[in-house]
Amino acid sequence: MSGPAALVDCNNFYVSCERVFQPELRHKPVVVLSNNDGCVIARSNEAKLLGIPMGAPWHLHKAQFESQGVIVRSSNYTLYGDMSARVMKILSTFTPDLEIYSIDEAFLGMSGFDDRLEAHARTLRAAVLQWTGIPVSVGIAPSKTLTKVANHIAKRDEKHGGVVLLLDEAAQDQALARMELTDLWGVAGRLAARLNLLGITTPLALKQADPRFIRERLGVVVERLVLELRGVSCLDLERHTPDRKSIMASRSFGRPITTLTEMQEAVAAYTMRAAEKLRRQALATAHLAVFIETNRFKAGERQHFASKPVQLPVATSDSAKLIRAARAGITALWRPGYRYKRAGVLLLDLHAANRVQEGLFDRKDSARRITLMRTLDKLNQRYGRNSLTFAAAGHRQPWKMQRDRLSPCYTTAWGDLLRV
DNA sequence: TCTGGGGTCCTAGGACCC
DNA sequence: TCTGGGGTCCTAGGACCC
Repeated sequence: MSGPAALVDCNNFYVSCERVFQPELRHKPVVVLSNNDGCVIARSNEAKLLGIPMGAPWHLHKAQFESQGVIVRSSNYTLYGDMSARVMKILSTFTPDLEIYSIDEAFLGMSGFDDRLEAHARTLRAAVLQWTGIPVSVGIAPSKTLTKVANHIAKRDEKHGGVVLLLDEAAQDQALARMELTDLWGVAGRLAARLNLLGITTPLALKQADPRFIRERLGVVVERLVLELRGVSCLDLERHTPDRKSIMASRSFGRPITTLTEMQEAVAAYTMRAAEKLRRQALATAHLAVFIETNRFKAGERQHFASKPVQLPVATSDSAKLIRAARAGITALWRPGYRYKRAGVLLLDLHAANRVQEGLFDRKDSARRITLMRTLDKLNQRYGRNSLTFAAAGHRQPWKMQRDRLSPCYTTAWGDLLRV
């Protein structure tokens, strides 16, 4: 990446979208809830100040938060998608050098603006606010990772008016000294713990670490992070959105599902949605996987987490064909007597639809890996990492070892393994 | 007792992001 | 009774080939 970049990030995006159409929500603690009003997925600044954590299960905090005057909204993804498109369109009028990173964030190439960087950023911010009603923060720096740092500062400290530039090293170091490791883009709990073991406890210390040493111990990703913190740009702007590699549609049910008919209806609906996404991106799939899960939070109930890959003879985006395949998968997975809480469909082995029509596609096989990863994750959450590691001890691939006895799904056998 | 030296591809797993 | 829904990348090690 040549020249500085900007990260434009919408403030509390979902809450801000709701406020655009309900101005009475301004200056009040507001949260937006996930599907089925399950847990908190967005908070206004006022709600954050009340100590409402991200992801908080609503039913556990309902009484407390309502007594504090917290206003609740169910999520409306159609609205958020539409508002996002409007914001991005405005950004694209400021520069052709645009990477849409997520529903509420974009990186902008800023080379050529030189000493007008800050003025340009403020104009952009005002334009988005005026034309959409969405407040944004802008961070400008020599590398993407540092634009994240700058944005972090812009969001937290109002005195900057939503725009922060970190162009010289003194300013960068000062910012890094005031942050936690896990505030950095690319550092979560596991990595932070490993860094701590190496004696690296702050972002500034990480920046000052020897990149070769970091690469040896933690791999190329963290080495790049060190360089990015030093202002050496390693991550390019992705101007063209690459094709998706997988598409998922899944939902938790409002109440447990106990009949195969209901489950088939639900999965048919998810498959329709996934197929729509597929066609919108001009793709076709040659491999899908369905999965079903019981409620992992119910410790007393019998659990069943399972997935089933289904190969399609030809890559397709035809809803009817995909639904038939998904239905076959679900029927194979279904076990009577369980209370299912969630199901979904994953489309893999994606190809450009026009190449499929010409018969020019090569099959890939990645479904098993991804679906097993998902179930492994669930088991980790349910049983705790240590118990699973214990079960796996002595054999790297416990499910392979047990494969002959696993029927019809691997994961239940893992559960059995864990109970041994 | 000793047990090649390369290369590629794939799978499984770990970690992270919004 | 009630606990979200999506995604990506990197790497070690095994399978297989010559």
